[in-house]
Amino acid sequence: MNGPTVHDVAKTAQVSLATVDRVLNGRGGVSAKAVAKVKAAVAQTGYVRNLAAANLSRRRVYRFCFVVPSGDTGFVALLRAALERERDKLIEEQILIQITSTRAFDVADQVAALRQLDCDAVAIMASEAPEIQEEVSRLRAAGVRVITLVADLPQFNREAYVGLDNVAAGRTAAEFMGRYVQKAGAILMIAGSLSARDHSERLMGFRRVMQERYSHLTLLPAVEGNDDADTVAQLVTEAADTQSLVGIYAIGAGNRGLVDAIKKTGIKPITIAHELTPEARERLRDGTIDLVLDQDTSAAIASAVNIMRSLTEGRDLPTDAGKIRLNIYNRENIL
Amino acid sequence: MNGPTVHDVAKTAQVSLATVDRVLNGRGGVSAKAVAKVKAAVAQTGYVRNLAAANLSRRRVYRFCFVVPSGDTGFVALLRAALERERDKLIEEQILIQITSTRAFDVADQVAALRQLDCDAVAIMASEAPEIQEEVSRLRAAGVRVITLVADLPQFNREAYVGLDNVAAGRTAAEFMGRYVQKAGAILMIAGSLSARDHSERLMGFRRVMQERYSHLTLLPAVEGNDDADTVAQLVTEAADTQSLVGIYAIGAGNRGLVDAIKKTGIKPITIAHELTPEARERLRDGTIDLVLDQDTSAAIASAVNIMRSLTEGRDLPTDAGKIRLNIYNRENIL
DNA sequence: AAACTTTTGATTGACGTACCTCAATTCGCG
DNA sequence: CGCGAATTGAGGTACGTCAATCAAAAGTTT
Repeated sequence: MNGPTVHDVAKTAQVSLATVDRVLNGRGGVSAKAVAKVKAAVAQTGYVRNLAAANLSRRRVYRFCFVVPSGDTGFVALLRAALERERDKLIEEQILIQITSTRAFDVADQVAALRQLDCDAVAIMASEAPEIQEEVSRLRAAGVRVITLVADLPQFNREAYVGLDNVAAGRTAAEFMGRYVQKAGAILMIAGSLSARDHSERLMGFRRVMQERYSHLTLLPAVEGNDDADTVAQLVTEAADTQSLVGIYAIGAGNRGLVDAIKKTGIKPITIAHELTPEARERLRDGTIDLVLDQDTSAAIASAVNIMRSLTEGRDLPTDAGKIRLNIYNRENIL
Repeated sequence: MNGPTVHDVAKTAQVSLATVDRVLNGRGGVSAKAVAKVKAAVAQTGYVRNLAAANLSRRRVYRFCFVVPSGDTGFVALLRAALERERDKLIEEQILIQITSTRAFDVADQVAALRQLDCDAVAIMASEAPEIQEEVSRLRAAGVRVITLVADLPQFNREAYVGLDNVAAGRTAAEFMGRYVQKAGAILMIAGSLSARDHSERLMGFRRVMQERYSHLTLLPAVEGNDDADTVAQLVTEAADTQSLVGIYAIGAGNRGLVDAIKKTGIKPITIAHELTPEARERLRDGTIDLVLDQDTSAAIASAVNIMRSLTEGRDLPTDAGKIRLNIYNRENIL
C-alpha cells in the first residue's frame, strides 16, 4: 500500500542500505557502477524520499528573521499581520520566524537590528545606505543568507529579491490610467519618497508608458508625499488649484490625505493607488479610488520563506523565484 | 536548542505521556482536571506538534483524484499542466494525485470515471447532470470526500467548491468594460455554453453591472460559442456586420476564432477574455485583447489539495476556503 | 605477496509522534 | 465498605530517514 523505501531500493539494487544512503545523500566514496545500480533501482521502484521522515531525522530547525519597519498603519501593518499569521503555521514545520522592527528611514537603528541577529537567513526591508550594505556584507560573511523584501537593493550582495517588479507595476498602472481617463488634462504622481527605489521604479514605469502611448495627457512633475497624509493633501490641493487634474497615481502611503483633498476640492480624477489597506478598500467601495494595485503580503512571505529554506539547504533557486504577482482590484473584486 | 516535545509537556503537567497523548489527540477518557493540567503545560512550555514526526508516525498516505475534462488546448490544458507540476511536489509529502481525464460534456464517460475511483477525496470538474449527481452521492456514501473544481455544482452534495466567484468575475469584467469603452455602441457577450454554470454566472454578473452603471451601452443577447473557434468567428462576424460593436466579453474558450474575426472585419472593440492561455497572452501583447481575467490554476490546485486534506482528516474548513483570486492582466503585467 | 587505499556491508541509534495494550489506581455510588 | 466504572500510568513498537561506526571485501600500488 505504501510507497517504496530506501530498503526497497537497496534490495532491488542489490547493494547495502549504506550504499544507497551514500548515493542518495551524495556522501561520496561510491563506485560508478554502484551509483548506476542505485539510480536504476530508484527509477525502477519509483522511490521518492519521505519528506516527513527526512525532516524528522535531520531535526533541522530553521531560524529566519524578518527585518521590517515598524508602523501600525498602511502597508507595513499588513505585512506584519501576514507575518504573524504565517509564523504560527510555520512553527509546526520547525521553521522559527523572528520579526524585528526597525524605525523606518533610521539607518543606525536598522544597522543595530541587523547586527544583533542570530539566524540562518534574513529577509530585510531596509533603506539604501552604505552602512546597511556593509552590515549585510558582514552577515553574508558570517554565513547568513540575506534576501531583500518588497524593496530591492540590487547593489547589496543579497541572494534574492522577493517582491513586485515595480517597473512593471508602474507600467500597468499607466496602462489603466490611459484607458480610464476620458478627457485631456494633467496627471499627478505622488510618491512616498523619490529616493526609495521601489517608488522611483514604479514612477519610471508609469512615466514611460504614459509617454509611449498616452502622450495626450500631461504628466506633472512627480512629488514626494513622505507617506504623510497632510503633505499629500497639500500637494493634491495645490495641483488641483493650478491644473485640470484628470488622474492621480498614488504610490506609497498617506492615502487618507489624498482622499480628504479630493473631497475638499471637489475634483473627480481617476485615482490609482497602491496596497490594499483597509482604508484603500473603503475608498474603492465608495468610488474615491478607482483601482488599487496590491502585492499579496502572504504570498510574498511564503515565497521569502521558501527561498530562505532553499538557500539554507544549499539548493539553487528557480529563475522566477521571488516574483510576486501584482493583484489588481476595482470596486467589484475586493474580496 | 530544540522545541519542547510531548515528553516535556507530560513532565511539566505531572501526568503520564499517555494522558498527554489522550488530550492532544482527543481520545477521551480523561478527567477535566487532567485536561486542564495538560493544556496549561502546553501553554507554559510552548509546545507545538512536530508535523514531520506526526505525519511519519501516522504514515497516512492521502490519495486524491482530480477528474477533469481532456483536451490539449486552452484552459484545461493549463489546468492539467499545473496538476502534473503539483503532483511531483506532493509525492514527497505522501500525497498521491491521480488525474483522470473525461470527455467534456460526455456524461456517461464522466459517470464511468467517477465509478472506478479509488481514493480518499475527489475534485471534480464535471457537467451538471443528474446521473453525475447520483454518482457523487454514491461516492459520498462510500466515505469519499467530494469537492468541485472551477465550476461549482451547488446542488450536488459536494463539501466545498474551489474556484472563482464567477459572478464577481463577471462584475469585474463589466466594470473594466464600462471604463474602457469610450463611445456608445453594442457589447457582445460570448459564452462557451449558456448551460455551464460558471459561464452563466459570469454573464449574470457582467450583465448586472452593465445595467447598473453603464446603461448607455447596448447589451446584445448572449451567444454560445461552444468553445469552438469557427462558431465564435461566425458569431463575431455577424454581430460586427449588424451592430456598431464597441466591446466583446469572451467567456470560455475558442478565442482563436474571436481574434480571426476581429482581424477580418477590421473592427476594434474593447475585448475582455478569460483564462491566460498562451494564445491569450499573445493577443494581449499585440493588442487584440485588452484584458484577460484569469484564475490561477496552481493556486486552485493547491487550495483543492489543502481542502481535501482537511476534509479527510476531519478538520472543518475556514469559511474562505477555496476562494481563488481573480488575476487581471493587461499588456503590461503578463509575467 | 604485502601494504596500502577505496569501496562496500552490516548494524545501530536517534528524531518526535501516534497508537496500542495491560495493569494499577482512583472515583462514584449504593 | 465494596463494587464496578472511569481514569491514569508505564511501556512498547512503528514510521522512514539520516548519520554514524566498524569491520570486511575488493581494488591498487610497490
